[in-house]
Formats: sequence, structure tokens, C-alpha cells
Amino acid sequence: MELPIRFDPKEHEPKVYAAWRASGGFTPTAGTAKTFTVMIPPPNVTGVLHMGHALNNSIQDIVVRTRRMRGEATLWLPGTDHAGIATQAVVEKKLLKDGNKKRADMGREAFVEQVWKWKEEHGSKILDQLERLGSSCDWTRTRFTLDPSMSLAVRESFVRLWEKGLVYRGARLVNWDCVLETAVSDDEIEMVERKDKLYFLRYPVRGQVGRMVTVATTRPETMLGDTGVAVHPADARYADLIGKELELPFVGRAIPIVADETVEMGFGTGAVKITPGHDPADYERGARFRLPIVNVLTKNGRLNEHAGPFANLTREKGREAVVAGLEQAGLLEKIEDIVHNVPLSDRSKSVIEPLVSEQWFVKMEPLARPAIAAVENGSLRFVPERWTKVYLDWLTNVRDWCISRQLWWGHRIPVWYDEDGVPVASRTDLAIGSRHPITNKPIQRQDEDVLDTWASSWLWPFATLGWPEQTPDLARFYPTQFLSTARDIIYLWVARMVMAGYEFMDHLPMAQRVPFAVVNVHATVLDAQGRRMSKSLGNGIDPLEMIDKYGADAVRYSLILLTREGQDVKLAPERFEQGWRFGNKIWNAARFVLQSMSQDQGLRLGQSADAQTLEDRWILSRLERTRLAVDAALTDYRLNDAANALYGFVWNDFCDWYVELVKPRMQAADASGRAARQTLARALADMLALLHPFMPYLTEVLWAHLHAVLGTKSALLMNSTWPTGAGLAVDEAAEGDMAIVQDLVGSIRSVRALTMVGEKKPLKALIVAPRERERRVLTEHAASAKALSFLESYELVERAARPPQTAVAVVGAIEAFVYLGADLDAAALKQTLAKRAEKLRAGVAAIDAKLSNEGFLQRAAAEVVEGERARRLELAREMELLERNAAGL
RNA sequence: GGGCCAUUAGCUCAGUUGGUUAGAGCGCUACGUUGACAUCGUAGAGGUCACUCGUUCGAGUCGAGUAUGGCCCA
Repeated sequence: MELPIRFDPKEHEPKVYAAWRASGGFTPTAGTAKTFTVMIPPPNVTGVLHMGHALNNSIQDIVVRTRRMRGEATLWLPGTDHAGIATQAVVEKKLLKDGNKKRADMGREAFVEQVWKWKEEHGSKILDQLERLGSSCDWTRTRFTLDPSMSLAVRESFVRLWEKGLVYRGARLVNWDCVLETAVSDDEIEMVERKDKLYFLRYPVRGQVGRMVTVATTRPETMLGDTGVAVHPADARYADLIGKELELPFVGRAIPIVADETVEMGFGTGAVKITPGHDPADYERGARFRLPIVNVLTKNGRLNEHAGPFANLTREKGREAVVAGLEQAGLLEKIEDIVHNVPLSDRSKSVIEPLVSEQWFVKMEPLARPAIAAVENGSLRFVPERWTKVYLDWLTNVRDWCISRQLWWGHRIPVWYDEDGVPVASRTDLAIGSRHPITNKPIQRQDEDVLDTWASSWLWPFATLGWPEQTPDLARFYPTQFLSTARDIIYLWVARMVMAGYEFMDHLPMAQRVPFAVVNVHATVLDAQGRRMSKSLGNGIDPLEMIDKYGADAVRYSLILLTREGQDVKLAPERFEQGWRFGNKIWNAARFVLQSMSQDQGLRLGQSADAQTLEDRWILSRLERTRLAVDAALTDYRLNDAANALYGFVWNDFCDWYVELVKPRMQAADASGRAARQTLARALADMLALLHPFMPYLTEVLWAHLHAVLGTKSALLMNSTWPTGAGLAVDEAAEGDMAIVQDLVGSIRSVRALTMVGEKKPLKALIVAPRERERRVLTEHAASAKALSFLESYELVERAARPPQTAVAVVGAIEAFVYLGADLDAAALKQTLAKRAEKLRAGVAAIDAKLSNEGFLQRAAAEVVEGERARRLELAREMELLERNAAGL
């Protein structure tokens, strides 16, 4: 069976994925095997796969595939979240475009129906894209945060918090998004630095004609909601004014001047306006002085009836009008340029207005305590470790969580009110008109608002397994072992999941409530210039485009190769070539190797070969070393190290040396030939298995070919066992001997390149090897040494002078004199030898400095000193050989 | 204002607990195509490891500080 010269991802990927799926391997095996569970960070149902997803899901799939092959009952549970604001916005836009229908015109029920319709049509897009990447998720367990079972969990959690008094309703200053007309939580706003203006406003003092107090603000329109001005009690400028009143321009309200020690005297004018209705700091300050709260904004960001003459203007127009009005009245002292931070909504990117409104909150402090303890007692570990601090900082300063959203798409808050407005939370729907369980009065209405999407996704690790039901899945797969996620949702999601685990998994002992043992915080994917990839910049690289161009294996492998643990990665499209080239290398090496095996019936993977040569023992030793390195790296979630180890083994050890060395033997019918094929088969099989988590498609296809050639039956590689190194050992002797051959070959190649004599021109050489081991190795393995250096023959002696018309290569204690005749370029060679001698001289001098240092001799470990002495001997010997030969040319 | 990260070859990055002559990929230079792979091979050039001070017999590696860039929190 001939393999084509190229691996065609487009041809194989769909077939291989279908075979995996059909094998049932994505679903964890039944029985009592140790479980390994990973919950996917559910992407937004409106989302499309971006590079961050591609990286994160590559990481998860590599981890999951490794565990599966190690024999653990592995579950990677996929799904999406309903993304309240985002999805509602998408559908509203679409409806407007299609039929000019507005949400308000349709009514709640009809609108939600439309959103569901949209979800059914488009909601699996990103999951399909995960398949393209090769993700081995258990699609039989796919969840959506609005699934009935998830909704049950959300309701249960809400009612439990209600019963414990951890959820409350109240009028508070919240972050208001005037475009989407909903509250958002503190964690959903972004502070953005902006150039702006600082306005200095004059407020007339009541009863003192002509006297003014100047305050500064970047939002002059909010002055309409001022209910006080604060000064420092020790500020002489204002001492006589404390307790007096100012007259607020336009609205004529009298506002008091209060003394507050927290006012910074040196900042601005030393007098600050207090706008409790529109500023978080003023809200606090206003509360301390019992100042009234005046709201001057409507929910869609216009000035309201409290804004006097400016009512109905938008925020922006209102600002202009207020400034113009102040100027006219001579109450605008000056305007300065300023750079400051402005809060923007993550979703709409509009300026957030702090606004007082009735919202639902979760008390966070009691929930945070066990989540803090989790990292302190080692139940939860972050990789890289430094994120622990970020997590702890947030938890120790956590503020209550505003969980209500003024939307229609989401989990409607399970609270009902009677005719007096007395609320009650309920696990089951309360019919309008039925009795309120506490007041016994008729139920009048359900709360209109829905819950923050995170109030469902924080239940993800257990609600997806069936909680609040005590299902077999919940018992078997919770807690999970590994979570991989982006750093920007450590607060929004990770910390809250930990809280939820401790709060709601109370049927388990404390030690088993943590939802995952390890949180992997993956790299942020940046563009080639180091900027975040974003839609607005248009600098994103589409993973699917890259998969189309290079194949999923190349995309996965390249991403991992480029991404050191947790360190941000700068990415340009052409960087995917590295993985693509590597795939091609593996494919062609395997193709070549498999050709030779087809005649050899009776070849079996498990057998150990007789008549192994040095290179056989060497490659098996390298294989074992690689396996150990890959295993250790994967166990620590150092995926990049594992990928690097495999890259080096495949390309350098296997292709560059082993396959080259074995070429003369691989077709031979004798015992040596069989040993070669046996070794090739073993190395190839283990290599494919170790590479499979990284490059699942290519390795799966080659695995099938390997078994077809061998005439053996095998499960899919995905469902096969992870290499254990059975029958392999690190063989120091073989590696040491092989290094002698490699060094000699390298030195001859250098001489050839240097003297332009041609890489393959047959040459003779005299090799002077004063040491026994090197003579032995170069005698026993002369065939190998000659094959790769294209020497037709060499004579090996203990000592000799340089014969005429020979070039010389020095490597360690060995001199190789190559007969070049007229091709000898003595001058060039001499220069090279001298240059290398010079480098060695520097090395020897450095060691001499150490060895003549009393401190070093006395304090350094004995073996280190011994090592330096030995090394000096080696270097000095080589240096002398180089110098002597350079002089003789 | 507080915290975190980075600074090593032209570019992108490795460099495990301090101890050989600091590595890889890309790019560059030279040579190479009658059978695994030119998506390849062979050889080579290229680095005062940002800077200063310190700890140490010994620092790319540990500590303090400085500079530059990036991120997070307030």
C-alpha cells in the first residue's frame, strides 16, 4: 500500500473525526476506572472560534487525550452559555433588520421565542468549529446554560441563597449601561484612559453676595444632581463656610457645605461636589452625611425631570448645554485638559453611568471564605502559580454581586410578589392569584428581571452533571481535575465556580467540594506587534482559515510549540508553517519507513529484536528518554516542553540520524535487516502514540497504515494505550558510542563544506585516535561512520603525523586526515582551525582562572572541581591538536 | 497609587534546582535534487543574556535598584 507524498488534512480530517465519534471513545468508559474530568469553558452561544479558543481547546484536548490513552475514564464535557446581553442584542438587531419589529412591540414571550429560534439555528456553530480542531469532547453530554436541567439548578441555587439570606434586593448605585438599558456588574466594566476636559464650576454662597465656591468635575451635567459640597475641616479657605449653603445653579437647590476629612486639600480647589446619585465615591460620602440622592438621568441616558431646563436632552447634549449655561451666567471659571479613566461597558462599549436602581445582589463575603481557604490548603492550584495572588486579591476585597439584568433572555428571577410587593423566592412557579406562602395574600406578579449569565455558569461544573439531582454522573465525575481558561475570567467565572462548589456541593465533605484541582491560565494570543487580537482592530487571525490552509494538526502543534506556559504569544499567520512542516516530516518519515516493512511478514510491535546494532540501541534509548520527558512534562501540564521534546526526537534523532543510518539495512533479509525493521516499527509506533494528543489526525492515519502494513489489528490510536516504555531503557553506553560516530561524521562534513569538495564525493581518510574507546567504536561501527560521512574507507591508527595533501578535522582527541589531493584549500582550512583553537584557548583560560582560585578549590563540590579538571584536559588536548595542525598547513 | 509579567542571535522564543564553549525555529550565506521529505539535506555566520550594585569560589539563572514595554487592580 503506497502512501501519497503529502498528507491531505482536508481529505482525512472529516473521516477520522467520524471514526473517533463512531468508536464511542469520546464518552468515558463505564466501570470503576479512575476518572478524569474537564469542563469546557462554555463559549458564548453567539460566538465564533477565535485564536484564544483554538489555543485553549488545543490545551484541553491534549490533556484529555493523554489521560484517555493512559486508561483513565476521561470526560471532556462541552457546551455553550446563553450570554444574555450578547444574544439578546444579536436577535434584536436581526429582528429590526428583517421586519422592523422592536422588542417592546413583540412582547416578552414572542421575543424569547424568537431568540430560541435563533439559538436552534445558529447556536451550535462554535461547537462545530471545535470539532474541526479535533476536540474529543463527549458530545452526548453537551449542555447549554438554559437547558431545563441547568435552569433547575439555577433556581435551586437562587432559592438556597435566598433561604440563607445571602441574596437581597435593594436600591443601590449600580453600573448602568444606557445603550443596553441594564445593570452590569463591577467586573463587566472596563476602565479606559481618555483625553477629556475638567470643568471648574462656581456655586454662589447663599447669603454672601458675590462669594463663590469652585468645584471641579469631568461630568458637568451631573451637577444637576449635586446635593452637597465637601471641604476639609482644616482648610482655612473654607473654614467659615462649613455649615453654610450653596445655591445650585439652574435648579436653585440649596446644598450644604460639609466638612469631611477624606477630602484632599491639595487637590483641585479643595472643595468637591457631592453627587450621590451618579458617583460611587459620592454615594458613600453622601450616605455618611445623610445627603439626599437626586437622580438626573433616565435609563436610556437622557436628563430627566430633575434636570430642570435640561430635561430630555441626551447626556452629551446636556453636558454642552450645562457648560454653555454656566458660561453665560459667569459660573464657569475655566476648562482644563485632563487624562483620566472612563468606565466603559464590556458589551456595548458605551460610557457606564452610575445610577441608583433596584437590583438583586449576592452577599459575597461568606461565599469567598472557603474559596480563599481552597488555595491556602492546597485543594486548588493555579498554573502558572502567580495567578493565585490575583485570585486571592479579588476574593479578599470582593464586593457584592449585582445579579439582576434588565433583559428578557435568561433565567427569570424566581421571585414572586404579592399585592403589597412582599417578595418570595420559589423552586416552583407560583401562579398569579395563588397564595403567597408567607403573607397568604394573592400573588400578583413575578419579578421582571433575569439573572446575570454568570449566575448560571458559576454552577457549570456540577449543574452539567445533573445537580441538583444526585445523578450517577455527579457522583462519578465531580470534582473535576483540570480547568483551562483565559486570565480575564478568573474573577467573573473561576472564582465564582469555586464559591459555588463549596456552597452548593454540601453533600460532599469540604475536601471534595472544590470544583477542580488545577486551574490552567493559558497565554493570551497577541498579534505580531504584541497587541490583543480584537474585532475592532481587525487584527485577528481566524483559526478556521488556518485549519483550512495548514490542517488542524499544524494549527494545534504550532500553537503549543509557540506557547510557553502562561506566557503571552505573539502570532503571525506564517508561524503555523512550523507545525505544518513538522507534520510533513513525520508523514514522509513514516511513509518511507513503512515501505520497507511491507515485505516483512511476521513483524510484531511487541517483540524485541535480536542482532540490534548500535544505532538500534541508540534510537531506542533516545525514544525512552523522550518518553520520560514527555510524560513528566504532560503530568505537570508543561505542554510546550513535551512538544519540544517530541520535535527534537522526531526531526534530529529519528530522521536525521536513525533513518539515515538504517537505510542500508532496512531492506535486508537477514537478522540485521529484521532488527532494523523491528526497531523502526517500535520507534514509529511509540512516536505516533506520544504525538497523538498534539497531532491527532495525522497520527491516527499513520497508525492505521502501520497496522495495515504489519497485518495486525488495532483499535484507533485515540483509544489505544499510552506508551509505557516496556522493554526500553536509557542506554548511556550506546549514546556515548553513538556520539563518537556523530562527532566524526560532523567533522568530516565540515571539512567537505569548508573545502568545497562536495558532500558526497568518495574520499579516503586516516583517522588518528589515541584513545581505546574511540578506536573500538570507529572500528566496530565503521560502516555507519563511513555511510554518513561518505568516506569510502578510512584507516584507523593510534598515532601518526599528518600525511601530505590531507585536510584535517579535529574533534575531541581525534584527528581525521582526509585525502583531498588538489582540492585541498590549505589557507581556508588553516584559518578555520586557528579560529577554533582561539575559542578553545579562551575556554581553557576561563577554567584555569577557576582552578587557580583557592575559593573554588575549597568550596565547590568535589565532583565539580574534578569535572573542570577533566574538561581542561579535553579542551587543552583539542586546542593543541588544532594549533599543531594549523601550523603544519 | 498598588501588583504582576517581560527584556537572551536580524525576528519569535527556549534555557529545569546557580557549575562545559548560552540553544531552537524563522530569516541570512554557501553548497546540494538518479528513490522518505526542496514543505528537504549539509555546513556556516550571527549574542558584552537591558543596565547598576550586591550575594557567592562561581550569576543568563538568586537579591536590591534603575530603565523600557505590556497587562491587571484602585
